[in-house]
Amino acid sequence: MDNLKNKDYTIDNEQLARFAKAMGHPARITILNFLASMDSCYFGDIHNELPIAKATVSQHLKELKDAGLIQGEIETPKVKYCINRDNWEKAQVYFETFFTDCKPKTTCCN
Amino acid sequence: MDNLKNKDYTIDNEQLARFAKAMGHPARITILNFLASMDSCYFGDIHNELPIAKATVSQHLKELKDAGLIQGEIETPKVKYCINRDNWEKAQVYFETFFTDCKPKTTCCN
DNA sequence: TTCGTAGTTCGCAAAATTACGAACATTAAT
DNA sequence: ATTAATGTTCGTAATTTTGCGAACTACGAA
Repeated sequence: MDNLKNKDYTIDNEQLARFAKAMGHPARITILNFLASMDSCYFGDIHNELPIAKATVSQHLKELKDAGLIQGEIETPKVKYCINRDNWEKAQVYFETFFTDCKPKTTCCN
Repeated sequence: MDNLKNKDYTIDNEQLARFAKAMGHPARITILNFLASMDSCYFGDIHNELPIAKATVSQHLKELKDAGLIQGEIETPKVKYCINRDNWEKAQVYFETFFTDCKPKTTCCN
């Protein structure tokens, strides 16, 4: 008696939304830009680029890590952060596919 | 005596984050996918694709509209929604540029 | 005029996000 | 054993997001 229409979101849409959400804050975009442009990417360097408290920076880094876009490793006494290449490319493909496949039809409003 | 370091985010980073944030929910990704694939795109059709109440759908549509990714026009008694082509392409370029320019260096951790 | 259709807006609640300072953990140097 | 340096975690507060049902608006048809 499953009356409910099965209307869950697809895995792909969930994943793309997760990547997008992680990128949905200027501080996190700035972090990603910075990380991608740097060889050494310590917490302190990142903090220095941003107009926010270190606790907040730490939180943003955690979100990017949870989304899989970056990774961190301890390099005592510092913490070195980097882009996670595999997921970075995965994200790139997700966005590319999204924008490529989703060409608005010529018959649509505009 | 402006002691504050000027550490605001760039316009571009703000804009990319705004697009990303708008895409940061599976319902909104689903909506964008659907709109891009359809010729006719009425509110009711969109609502039908989603597992959420119409009030919530309306809210998501408003957010996409505020971000500039879609537009709506009244076609009494319905409302026809569409991708906003100009901003759609703009968003595409933003994401492309982001992922292209931000290639992680080979000297980085992974 | 009354009714039905199609959406939006309102009011509310629950949860998540953003932000901060203070406290804490870890390790190295004195 | 202290102290300093580097980040993380905790506790808290303010705001935003997500979601719903109910009420509302606008319009056309009966």
